[in-house]
Amino acid sequence: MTPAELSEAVLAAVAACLDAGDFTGTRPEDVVIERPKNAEHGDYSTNIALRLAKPAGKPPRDVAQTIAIRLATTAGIEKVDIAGPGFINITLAADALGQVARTIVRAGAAFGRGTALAGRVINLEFVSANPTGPVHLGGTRWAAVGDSLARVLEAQGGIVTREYYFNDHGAQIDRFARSLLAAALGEPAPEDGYGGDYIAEIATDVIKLRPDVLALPRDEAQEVFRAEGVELMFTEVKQSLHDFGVDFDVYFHENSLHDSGAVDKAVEELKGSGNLFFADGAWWLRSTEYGDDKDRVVIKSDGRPAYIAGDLAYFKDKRARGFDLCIYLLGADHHGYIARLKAAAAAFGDDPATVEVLIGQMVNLVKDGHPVRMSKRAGTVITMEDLVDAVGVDAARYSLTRSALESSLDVDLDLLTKQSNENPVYYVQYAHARTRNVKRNAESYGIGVDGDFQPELLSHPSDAMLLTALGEYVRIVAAAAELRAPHRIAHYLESLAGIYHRWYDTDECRVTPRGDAPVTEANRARAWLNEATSVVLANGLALLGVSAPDRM
RNA sequence: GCCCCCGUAGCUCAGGGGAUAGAGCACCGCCCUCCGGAGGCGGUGGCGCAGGUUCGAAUCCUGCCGGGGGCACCA
Repeated sequence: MTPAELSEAVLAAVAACLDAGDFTGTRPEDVVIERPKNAEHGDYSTNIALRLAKPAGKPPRDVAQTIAIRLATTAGIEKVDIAGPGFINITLAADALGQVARTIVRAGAAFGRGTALAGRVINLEFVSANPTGPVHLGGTRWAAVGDSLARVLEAQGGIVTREYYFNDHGAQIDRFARSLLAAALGEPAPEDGYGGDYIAEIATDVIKLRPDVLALPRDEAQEVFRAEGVELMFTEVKQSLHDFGVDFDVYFHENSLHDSGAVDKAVEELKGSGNLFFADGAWWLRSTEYGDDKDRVVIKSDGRPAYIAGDLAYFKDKRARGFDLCIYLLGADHHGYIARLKAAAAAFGDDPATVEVLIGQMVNLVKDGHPVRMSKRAGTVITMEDLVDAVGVDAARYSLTRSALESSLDVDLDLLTKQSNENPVYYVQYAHARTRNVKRNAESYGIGVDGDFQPELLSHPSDAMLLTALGEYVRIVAAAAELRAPHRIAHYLESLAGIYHRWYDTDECRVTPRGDAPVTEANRARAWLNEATSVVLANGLALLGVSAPDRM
């Protein structure tokens, strides 16, 4: 019996109570089934009686009692206890609980998928770093989290487009072009320009592509450096992301919106619909109506579009592509954009709820316990490639995805490198490798998961512990999707890995017999449980974009 | 000044109003007679402060203290 099935059973018991007039109230829409922290509290527990007590006008324990009586008759439920203020603690029969292993093994890679977002067409924009340099630590976090979130949303049936908005228009690109030209001419970097080693490298590469470039007049040369340099930078960024396991479906170029006239068109449309107003020689978007602290200029008084004009055209484009939901994953330094983006949606007649902005807090670089300001000039910028070179993709992605978006993250590269073996990812990966090793050993005894399975033989408390933990996975994935919180997967996996390691060390729960002992049906049943664990660990790691190794 | 996020174990972090607040790492003490010790068992150790809401608060609300990030006719 899975938690979902148990939830149905509890719901049915509650409904029966209400129908019979045991207590009054309305039927709850769902019942939360939890795994108690304390094993003495049964396999699963629910607080439904505590929630129903108030409308029922009865003490929670009395409500729990009436539900428990009906619940106790459900097939597969061995014991129902009332505890504490009114918790209903449920112990399942071993065969009913053991079925979970079969369910998981049969479902395989599909186990944990849900339908909460079935058919929803979602645009998830993340990273979107300026193409004026390599992706640094902050962008790397959004790459890891965003891709994992995309996987989690897909696991709930969402149709997700991973999108990267490429700001290849405007002043920072001018600075980038001037910086490249300066480097090529051996001049110092411009005052407001970029100065890292990568600038010189790209300048050299541009010259390789266009040997004639330095013979051109300065402004023409700068244009060549702009065009070729951006392209080279873009290729490099894409490659880094690919090596990191993150591939975007759409790389959207801001410049294309300006070139195609989409920006002008969007602005005209909004003028026509009265969503822009004219004041002080400029055209403004009334973003204050959506929580902004001031209205925003869309067309400057010199007649040129402000940055937000591109955003408006971009949103219009996304909208035309038919997304039900546009999610933006932005760094904390962009939190002021929320109101603007919502205002953009509203201006085009969309429900602002179709725009969802996730704000992730910053990544701080730390050395010897002290924060180090990342500065391109000081050479203290850590790029995605640096991180991957130092600890590898799995450890990098895991440690960046493991924390909630709302918490800022300290990364001490020395510590991370030195203690890379102590990264929790290895604890989880080792658990998976162990399941595979057990499987290999079992097969040499002729123990597989293709024959009979007798779930009632999974009768040890360690079996129950592992089975209930595995059953919870479905809820964890659903919650991670609903709350846009992929880090929950990581923490669940760490907990599952611990439970598995303990199960493995439980002498009574061996998959292969000790010494010359004969293979028993219990060994075979535990092979199913081992395989189920393997499946869940692999599925969970896949949602994080981390490999599930067969050996380590 | 205004807005957003955070403050939980020595460290990195979890904790969707529920039971005795957890994990990994670090530290101390154990477990190699058999599925890999990258493991297991035991121990040390914690919710910034003050109010409030609630049967019940780490969680929700208010204030304060501390840290981070924003507040352009820049992009």
